[in-house]
Amino acid sequence: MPDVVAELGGVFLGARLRRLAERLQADAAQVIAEAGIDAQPSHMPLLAALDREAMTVGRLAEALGASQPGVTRGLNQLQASGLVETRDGEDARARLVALTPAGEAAMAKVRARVWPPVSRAVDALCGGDAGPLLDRLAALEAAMAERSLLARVREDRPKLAIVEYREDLAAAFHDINREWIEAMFTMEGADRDVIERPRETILDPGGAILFVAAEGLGIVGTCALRAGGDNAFELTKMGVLEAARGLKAGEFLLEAAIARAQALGADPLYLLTNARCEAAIHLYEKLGFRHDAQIMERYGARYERCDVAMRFVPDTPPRQ
Amino acid sequence: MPDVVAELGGVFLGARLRRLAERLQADAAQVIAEAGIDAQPSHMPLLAALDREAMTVGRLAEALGASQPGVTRGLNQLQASGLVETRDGEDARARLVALTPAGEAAMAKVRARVWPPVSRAVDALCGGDAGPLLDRLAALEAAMAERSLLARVREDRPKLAIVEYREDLAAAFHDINREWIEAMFTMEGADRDVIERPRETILDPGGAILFVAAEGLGIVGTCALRAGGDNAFELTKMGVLEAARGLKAGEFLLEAAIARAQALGADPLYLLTNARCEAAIHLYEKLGFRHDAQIMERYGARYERCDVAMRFVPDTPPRQ
DNA sequence: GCGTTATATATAACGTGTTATGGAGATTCG
DNA sequence: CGAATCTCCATAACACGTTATATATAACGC
Repeated sequence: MPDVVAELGGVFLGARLRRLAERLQADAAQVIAEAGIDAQPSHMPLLAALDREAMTVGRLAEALGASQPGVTRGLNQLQASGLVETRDGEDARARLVALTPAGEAAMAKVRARVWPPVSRAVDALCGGDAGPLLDRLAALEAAMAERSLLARVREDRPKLAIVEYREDLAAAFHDINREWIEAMFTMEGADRDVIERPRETILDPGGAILFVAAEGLGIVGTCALRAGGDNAFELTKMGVLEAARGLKAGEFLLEAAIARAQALGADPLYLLTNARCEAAIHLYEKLGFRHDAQIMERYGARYERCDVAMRFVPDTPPRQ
Repeated sequence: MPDVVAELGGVFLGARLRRLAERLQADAAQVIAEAGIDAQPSHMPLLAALDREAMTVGRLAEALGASQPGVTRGLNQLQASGLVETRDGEDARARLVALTPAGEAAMAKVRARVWPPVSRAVDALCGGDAGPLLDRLAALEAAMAERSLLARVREDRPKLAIVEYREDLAAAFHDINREWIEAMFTMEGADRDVIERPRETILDPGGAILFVAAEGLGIVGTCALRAGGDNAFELTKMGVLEAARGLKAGEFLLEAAIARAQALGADPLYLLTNARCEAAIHLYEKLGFRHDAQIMERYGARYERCDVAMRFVPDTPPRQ
């Protein structure tokens, strides 16, 4: 059985580090116990820091890069074991903690009987010298401190690209539209006609079909411009795969579709939809579509589900 | 405030990896939530594995390198969220788990909206490419699988060396002996006389003082050979720092002391001690000392605490 | 000088991993 | 074929980290 966590690489870096840490610390706990020290691996950083100087809880948390409640708990355990003691300081809010003589003796054991062999073993596990690995970890920590993973992900938008209709994308056109139509409504005859025969229903009459592709994901959305007899064009069959929502692919696609419609001399450019499609309507409004009673009157009967009709008004796009 | 965990390097590798993992996964949890997925970061490996094929609990644990109870819990949570379901298999003991349609939809989102940006962010955090770090982690995992940290530490004995008496080691001779004498008994006048004036009491009369040094730790033990008037030599003032017990330094030192005594023509080589020093007496027996009533009779009065007298019998060392 | 705000710590709740152990169904062996 | 054993999973208990929040003391400002 392959190692799924290792296979997926960078995505599971966190899980992998945790797994490794768990294994290392399980062994460390044993080493500590065999050295005759009554403490857990998680206590070692606390003891090591206090071995330098007495500190308050807050300063310990800062020095160890750990949370304050975590430090508090560790110190309580060590106090129960008699390895640390709380001293009175100037500030009655603060708890100044120091090693007891027993704590110092424990640290002497740690320095003599735990750290040297563990350090040698870790070096050996890293192929002779842990330095390079530690350097990489330090660089990773520094990069995270500068800008967190979360911040980087939030600012990361996959690159989007518009793709023209090709015959090999007919299936994508069908599947993407079927997904949203079946999820929100039920397929009408008019729908089936279009998504199964796009060439005959859209392209041959002078319309267009566009796709949006996201980097690494392939085609994630599509929309069609359907020519009327006059210069009227209907924006229709616009959908983005449910899994790819949130990438701004819809906005990118709609902008391209509007530009294409204008290039085709569309007048009016309109669309018919249903009030349940709140997110889509919000997007239409954002890019310049306006609710329009005339459109509803003239074309609204085309779909059973139609209760919203909009017309593109190029002059007043309230782009935020 | 410096980072204590980072400063101590390889010794705290486990703590450091855990800290990093914690930070990474906290961000990952946020990313997952923002993608609209109802799952925890720890669930991702489970979902990813099940996305390949339905599996039993045991096989999942193996594939993920995790414990079986951990997998069971994760699956129960995912089942409660409706992302996985239990199917019936041939073996009624086994629980065959598979993604539900909701689970597959969640995985589609994960593949589209979580993995790509996270992967890019991790690469960026690693300075452009996470590969080298992942390679090092893989090597570390492989080395641990081959021989664990614990096994390496257990087999690792620091190198020991015998050091002859020098005037600058007088303090070490004093401190090491004071530690054990005060810990086990109370200092007698005869003790103080020897440990404070080793040149006059031991060396000038024709005796010897040896030290044992451990790699990286410096002097950790000492012992003296005290010449009588005849060829008799008393092995005395033998001690190893409490913090350095367990390194076999005492055995190493005692072997050297016996060899030195024989080189000096010691006959008899004897020692006086107390039954409370069980560990020491065990060591003396191991290296060839035998309880001896004549020695007790002749020299036993020298120390208040003496109730054990032993004589080295070179022919019958029952070295295990 | 007193009320407000800031700071330091404690507590509670929970996420994620572990080991130890028990119970039910499969398997094996006399 | 039945008893012992093995295998698979569930449960309990605990280690270790977090965030959110409460409480007590300092410090500040009118």
